[in-house]
Amino acid sequence: MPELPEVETIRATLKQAVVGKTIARVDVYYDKIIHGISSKDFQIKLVRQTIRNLDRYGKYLFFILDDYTLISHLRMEGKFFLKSDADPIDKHEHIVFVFTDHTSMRYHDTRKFGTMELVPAGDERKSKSIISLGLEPFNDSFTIAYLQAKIKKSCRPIKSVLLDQTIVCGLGNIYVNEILWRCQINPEMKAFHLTNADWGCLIDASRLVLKQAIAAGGTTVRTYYSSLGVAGRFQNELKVHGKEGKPCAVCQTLIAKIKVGGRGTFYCPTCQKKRNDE
DNA sequence: AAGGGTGTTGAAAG
DNA sequence: GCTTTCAACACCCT
Repeated sequence: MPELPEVETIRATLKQAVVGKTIARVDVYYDKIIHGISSKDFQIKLVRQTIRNLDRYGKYLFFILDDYTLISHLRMEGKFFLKSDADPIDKHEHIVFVFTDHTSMRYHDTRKFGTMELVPAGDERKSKSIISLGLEPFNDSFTIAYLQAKIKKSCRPIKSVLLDQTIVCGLGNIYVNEILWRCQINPEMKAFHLTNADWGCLIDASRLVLKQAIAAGGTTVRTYYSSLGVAGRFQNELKVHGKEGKPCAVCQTLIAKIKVGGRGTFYCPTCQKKRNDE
């Protein structure tokens, strides 16, 4: 489900609710979520650990514990809910963290794509999944030069490049569709055909769109709700994502939907024309 | 009513 | 290497 703004919203809301709580027990109902160690080790190591903080990098959540960091990725539909430990277990609740105060934090994931891993405290940036990630758009080092060095002469469509987490981390399908529309760049344009002005626009638009989406509590288009069950509001600001057949906000041309790199892609055929004879 | 689609990502294949 | 395709899974829409 979530991209950077949704994960950030979850981080901020969940933090209020769970920091200071101590894990009494972990119940695992579907162990393929847990990567790197056995679910038994996972359960043993987490007992008596207190949640000290919640952090985030890209779309990854970090639960900072006493001796470990729990790295969680929600993939398409992962969610955390807080319930009493006495509440019945939902069909899609796969990992239940029972706290000493008899509340529980439940990892709910309809499609079971999400992942969790446990690393020693302070080692989260050394984890295999984190180490390969590119910069977040907010990083001062996220520049035209950085992007051009990363893509070199790549013929890949710009949309696929922006979705590649090893190049820039945190963007997903919704926000990439929106960012390309704002910069009037066709999603299928080969990355090496982009001008410096294009790259500069993409950097600025990435920062702006993510910032606005965070301020709006994320985007709820299908199933995303923040952990307290609150819907985001950025769906009201979307210009192209999910708008197939609706008029473009700038030129009234009907928004088109195509597939790029296997992902549904929305764009305005007038505002986002191909260039360089593509 | 089967098949295609879904805020993702990595492994495999070419 | 680099790039594309597909699988992991459940559910919702035609």
